[in-house]
Amino acid sequence: MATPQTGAGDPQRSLELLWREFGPQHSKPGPKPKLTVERIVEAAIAVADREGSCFGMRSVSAELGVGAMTIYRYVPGKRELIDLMVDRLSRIGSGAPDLGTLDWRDGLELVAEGTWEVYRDHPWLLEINQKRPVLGPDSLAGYDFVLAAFAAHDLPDKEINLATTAVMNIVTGTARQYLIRDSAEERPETAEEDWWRAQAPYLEHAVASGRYRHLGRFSDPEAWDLTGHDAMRYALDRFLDGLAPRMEASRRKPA
Amino acid sequence: MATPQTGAGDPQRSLELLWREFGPQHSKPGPKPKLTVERIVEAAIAVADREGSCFGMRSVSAELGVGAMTIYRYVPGKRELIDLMVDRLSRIGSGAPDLGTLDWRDGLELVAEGTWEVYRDHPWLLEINQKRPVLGPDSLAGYDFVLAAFAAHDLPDKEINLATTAVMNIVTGTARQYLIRDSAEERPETAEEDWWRAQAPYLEHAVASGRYRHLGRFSDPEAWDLTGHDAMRYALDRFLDGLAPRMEASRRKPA
DNA sequence: CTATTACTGGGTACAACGTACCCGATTGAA
DNA sequence: TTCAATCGGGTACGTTGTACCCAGTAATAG
Repeated sequence: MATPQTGAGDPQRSLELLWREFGPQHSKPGPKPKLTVERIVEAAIAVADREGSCFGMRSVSAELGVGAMTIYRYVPGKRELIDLMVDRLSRIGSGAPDLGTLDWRDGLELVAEGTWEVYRDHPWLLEINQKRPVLGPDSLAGYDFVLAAFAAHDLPDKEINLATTAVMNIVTGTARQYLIRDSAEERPETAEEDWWRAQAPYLEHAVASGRYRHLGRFSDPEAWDLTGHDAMRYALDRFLDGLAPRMEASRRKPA
Repeated sequence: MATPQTGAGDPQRSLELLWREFGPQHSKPGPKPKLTVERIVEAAIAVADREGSCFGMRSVSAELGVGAMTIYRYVPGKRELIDLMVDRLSRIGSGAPDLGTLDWRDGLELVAEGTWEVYRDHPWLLEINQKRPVLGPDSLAGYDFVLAAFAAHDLPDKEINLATTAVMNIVTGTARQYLIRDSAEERPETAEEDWWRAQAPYLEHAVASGRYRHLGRFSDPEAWDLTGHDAMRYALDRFLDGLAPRMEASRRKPA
């Protein structure tokens, strides 16, 4: 029943942890730490993949085989841990080619598909309510990666920002509608059937009442038979169609 | 810390409540109910507007001036209550003109703007994790309302579905990025400043390191100065630009 | 070497949450 | 009038995040 909010707690603490490898590392008294922040983040992602976004801190502790409160020695709280998990999964495009070598459209499609795959593999990401995005090394690298798609053009900075934001929000918005429902569910296919079976009588009654005129004209039963990926691609493709003239007009001339 | 999930609990119960006015109403023994489902949903929305999506059932009870458990006589649980709240706020376009009298593009823009306003007034809606949408009378009416925009065209049913889904997801995706952060916050403007002040040194250090080549070229400081509404309109406008040729090609000829 | 001191992991405990359950009061139907 | 179903309210339980305390450990100062 619990899904967390993040980015609101203490951004300062999250930031210190996100950029921790850039800080000083002097030796200190006391026992050697048994864990590392990396291991905790990795374990938490594994638990969230299994249990969904409502994973508990006690599950993370159990996954690591330590006491319930031990991980609090490394991470100030759950919100900050989620900030770390989100940044960790923003490592898209690390294996992909440099977008500078691709056409702008192929590049943006690659970014969208890559992001879609991250959401498909970790649907609980879509249930995280980020108040403000906490920018870590990996999310910053991801953003830098996208910007390469615009390198050969002279689009104004503001419009570059608008366009990349749009692509990300199209992917995220569609993913939220289609991918959340499969997260942490025992039998997704039967759940889908049950759901339709429950709705059907009410829908038929409603349409038969004549109060919904346009819905009744929706005859093709295959109209509803579309995947989340189809929906994402349609929105993305039309958006890129609309962006194309502006990109072509701003193509940088070779000097 | 708690944001609920919905659509997963018992859809059957939610549906019975959503379509309750269409069911039989026979008199039964026992005292007259003090409350109605409508009043509870209305009160819950008021509480959520004030406290955010992490509102508690006890707050709803207090808002109505009844005992903590009383509302459970009317609503089986929190998840089902949220289903009712979501459907209640799907009453868009009730005061708007019939989309059949408008151009398709004006119609879709109207729907997008109306949805945006609902999210602006009730940002907690964006934090609700709907597993599957539970279709009630109001959300069905909203969908029927959108379909009117395609009445004068011969677009295939499947593509109508794809296009409307795309518009809704563009609005929802952008709203989620920009509107959640202001939900249930004491001082949104100072929070924004604090957040940037916390990030700035890390960002500067990162950019100065040269690891993020394209980010460094982002010179115009105004590039980041955009509102959520700007971002939504840009994504929507480019999408509609891309949809336009297909809509024009499918315009129904007068017989 | 010893004493100091910071830091470790583990355990207990608390407040807030959703809600199962029980109870006395109330009211329509037989 | 009697019966039974339903009402509002109160108590209590399990689960959550996490504040706090404690005993053990290891680097450093003398």
